[in-house]
Amino acid sequence: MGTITKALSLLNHFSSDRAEIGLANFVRLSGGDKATVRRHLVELAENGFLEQNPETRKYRLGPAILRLAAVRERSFPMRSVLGPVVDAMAASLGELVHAALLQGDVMSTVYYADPKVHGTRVIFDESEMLPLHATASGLAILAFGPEDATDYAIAQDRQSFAPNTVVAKSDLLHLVRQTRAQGYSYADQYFTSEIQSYGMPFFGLDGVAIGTIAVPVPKARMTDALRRQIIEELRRGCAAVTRSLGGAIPPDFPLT
Amino acid sequence: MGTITKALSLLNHFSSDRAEIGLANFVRLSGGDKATVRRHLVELAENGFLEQNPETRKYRLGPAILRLAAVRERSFPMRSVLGPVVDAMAASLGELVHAALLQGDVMSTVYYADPKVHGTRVIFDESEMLPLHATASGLAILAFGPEDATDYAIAQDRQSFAPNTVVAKSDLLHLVRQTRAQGYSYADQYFTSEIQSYGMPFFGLDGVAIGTIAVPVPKARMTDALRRQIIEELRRGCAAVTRSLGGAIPPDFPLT
DNA sequence: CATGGGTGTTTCATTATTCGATACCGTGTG
DNA sequence: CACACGGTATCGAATAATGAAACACCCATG
Repeated sequence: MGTITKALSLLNHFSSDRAEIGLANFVRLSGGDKATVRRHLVELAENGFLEQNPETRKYRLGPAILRLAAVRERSFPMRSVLGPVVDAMAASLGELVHAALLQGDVMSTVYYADPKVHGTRVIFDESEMLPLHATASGLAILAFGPEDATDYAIAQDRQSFAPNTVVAKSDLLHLVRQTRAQGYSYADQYFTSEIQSYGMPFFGLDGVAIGTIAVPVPKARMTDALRRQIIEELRRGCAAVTRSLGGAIPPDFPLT
Repeated sequence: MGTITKALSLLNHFSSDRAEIGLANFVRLSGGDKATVRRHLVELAENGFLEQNPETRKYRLGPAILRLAAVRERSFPMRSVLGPVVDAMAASLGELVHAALLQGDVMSTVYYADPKVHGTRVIFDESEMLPLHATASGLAILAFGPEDATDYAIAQDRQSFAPNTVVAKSDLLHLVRQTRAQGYSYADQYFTSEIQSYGMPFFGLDGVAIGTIAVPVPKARMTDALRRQIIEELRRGCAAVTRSLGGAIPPDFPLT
């Protein structure tokens, strides 16, 4: 693993409930040497990717990230395209809706909306990277995304997260085929107990899926009516996003 | 310069009008070796900080940046605090307003609003890093920000950007003192010809300036009335931002 | 006031990585 | 065809990263 990767990986330890991380904590989380970790932290901070809370001396994500995100968003408006669509879907369904992009061999959440209308809610950590084999989002990408991502996910050893996580290669391939045929993915407690999810991809210029929208719902609340409604919303939402991004829905995609 | 810094510096070559950069271009821009630059690009891409346009094979900023920005914004809402304030100021003034954070020894733009009401407008590149000695934002930070940033900017060799850029140490110190006394900074064609700017800091918990709001105006349009209006808007805006961030206006700050 | 936890800093020799030059392949374009 | 570009591979030399260890500091807590 190169130095750059080691340093950048440190940034991945941040999440919503872990907004500031101290040195000792970083050492624990990353398993690296104290001096080395600190050198990396300092260098990241020098480049504005981290900054130190002057009070506690803990580290938090820095302003450079905001600037870069703004630059990307300007030339490649992704959040601003996904935001309204996801918001509308969440409002209409009354369920949490999230959008993620393929990033290497995991999914990275870009936006989500939680309508907060129910007592029991899906707990969702936007900073968590979603594995391809164990989430509705991931399955949708495996079915319609770039081949190399699929190959990799198939070849790799797969971790089990919840009672029903699919680990066996043959089962996973079956799931992917099924998703390809349906046009949407379904994950029944693959990643989180008591949660069922539906996912659907949206596409880039070349008709390859670049991201997904997914709706996770507590199992107890899932009904046939909701299921139908979710799939319909996903269809509309993903079509809208694909269109806004100038993408192309591939001819073999089963839903309009 | 460490490997991490070299790699991260590559990201700074992106800007609004340079959203995608190919390998050869990167080599030219960074002045590094082709093989090395590519290794860095690949490693950045592996971590989601870059992604490749599948068509042109050029690189663009990747989705990881969006995710990290979202994480930071969630725990540390800066853009969402600055956004409404800056928008309101821009609407009220009819001039471009931008907010920037201190990042090391430069200012990094976080948000800006351009009301687009006039024929002649300030051309503003949000991805550009603003030098401390030659911008209204920078002067405001030098006057009220952390000491080490000031020391560094004073000690360093200063580049000249426009006819009036202040380069001499004594002149700069004088400007800083003046800014400290007034509570706002004024830059008459220090960074860009024909542009005059007013800037004011907002403060963090410890009463040290962490960022600025600034209003650049074409010289031809500047009047006494506008000047007064700008300063008043800055005062209100910066106070609001400081308050929202839980910051403290230091006792020696000359404006309420 | 000693203790322990935390952070931050420095040193140093060893090792592993990175570096950069060069050359080469394939592709698309003028 | 010549040219620019992206991508690859190799290889010795130079550089940078590494990890261990010791120390300073702060602030809680006992």
